[in-house]
Amino acid sequence: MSYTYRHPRPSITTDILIFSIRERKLQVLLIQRKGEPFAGAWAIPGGFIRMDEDLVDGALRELQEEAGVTDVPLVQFRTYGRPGRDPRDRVVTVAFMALIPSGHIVARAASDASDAQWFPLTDLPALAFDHAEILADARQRLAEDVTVSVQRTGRVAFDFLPAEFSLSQAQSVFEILRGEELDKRNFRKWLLSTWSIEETGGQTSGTGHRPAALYRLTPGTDAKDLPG
Amino acid sequence: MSYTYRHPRPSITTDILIFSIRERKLQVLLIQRKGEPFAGAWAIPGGFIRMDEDLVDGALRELQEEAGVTDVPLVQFRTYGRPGRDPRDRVVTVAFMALIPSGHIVARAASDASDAQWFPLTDLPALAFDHAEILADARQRLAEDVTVSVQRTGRVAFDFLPAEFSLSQAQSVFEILRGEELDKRNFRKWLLSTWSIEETGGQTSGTGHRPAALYRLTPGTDAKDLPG
DNA sequence: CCTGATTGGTGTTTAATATACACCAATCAG
DNA sequence: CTGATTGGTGTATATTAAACACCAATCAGG
Repeated sequence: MSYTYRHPRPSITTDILIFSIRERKLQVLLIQRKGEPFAGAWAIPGGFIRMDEDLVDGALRELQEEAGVTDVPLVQFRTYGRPGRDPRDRVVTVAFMALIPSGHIVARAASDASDAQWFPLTDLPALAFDHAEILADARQRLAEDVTVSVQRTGRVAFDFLPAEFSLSQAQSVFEILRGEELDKRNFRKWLLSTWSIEETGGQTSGTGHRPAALYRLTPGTDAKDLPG
Repeated sequence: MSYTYRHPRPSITTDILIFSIRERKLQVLLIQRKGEPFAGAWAIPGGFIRMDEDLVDGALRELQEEAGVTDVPLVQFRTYGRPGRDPRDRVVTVAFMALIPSGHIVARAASDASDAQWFPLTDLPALAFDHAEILADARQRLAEDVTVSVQRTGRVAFDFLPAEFSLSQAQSVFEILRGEELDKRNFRKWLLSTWSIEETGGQTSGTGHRPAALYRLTPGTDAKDLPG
């Protein structure tokens, strides 16, 4: 019984989709590739996994190496392994995504990429490999999580907000994700009654107008269980 | 610039979680392993991917080889790649799941497994590898899809029903997935108004009591879009 | 063929949740 | 001091969900 396998193996990479809301638009972080194939093309940041690291750790490492980004909570999203998706060789890629508050990330081109930049989903460049497909899938998954999950808007919306946020900030994020304007009073009533949110005591300042009270999401707002 | 990579590569497998409702319980299909490691232990069906097949095709092939199961709609679920999860070697596995109507599958132990059997989720055997973790994750995902998705019960419930079903059958499935009894009249009202369901004209027969009208889900009942 | 057992099928009333809608308050810039 | 800008609040109406009971159709068995 052979314990060491000699069968051919695909390579494994990770790809990481970082979404954020900037300038009131949903945007994604892309890098410009340095090496072949697709040198010079825009792509989702990512790269080969090492033998001794878990998938998510490889993704975090690549994110650091290519975009100078650290400290983002990654959620695994989907794995792509169609033969031919990489022109060099059989490559299976595990895609992760992260939803982050705006301003929390300063993306700079790091060693493995020649540039790193935010793109609104409405205005994307051509992408390397099957990255356009991956991005489209991620966008749809996000839409499902956001719009379908809790009848109106799911808790993923909070991932786009900083830990402490004003109700107006929250409303803005929910509006962008849902693509429609919401009534201020109804939104506040709904947010406070649905999501167990507490006032922090802090206020916004230096805004040029009346300051807003700050709130935070009390931890522990998750899915229910299935019997059996 | 090297186009052929000599770096070490993990092996890639697929694992397939087949859920069905049998005897009014949510059950999962497991196989008993023939080979090492974990020979004789129960496990989620699955196996190594080939170089020329897509991930889902490899999963379908393994399902056929190990459990004699064909023709199930697989949905990719999650990928597991923690170093050490397979005692032999670095193995990354892509997990799929399928939700199928009861009676639609006759599982028989096929060539690569010594047995294939349904287990209620309440009464699972010890599992090989990290399969208990994978199964727990799948169960939770299913719970989220079912319970959270549409405020009460999502369209995945229909995956457990045959193409034509009576309203009582539907109610039974929804009750099992939600773990609570539902009011017959309210359920029917809700089902018919929410899901665009049409009468087929057919009836159940040979049930020993009044026959029930048959319905089907009109195709096209999906998620909304995200702007931008 | 008559009876009982079993599941199929149907509306209305009440409670809960969601929606529509307008004004005063606090800060900052000039 | 004034105007511009965003923060903050309540009520009335419409929609959606929940509770609740009886007759109908088939089949099995006497």
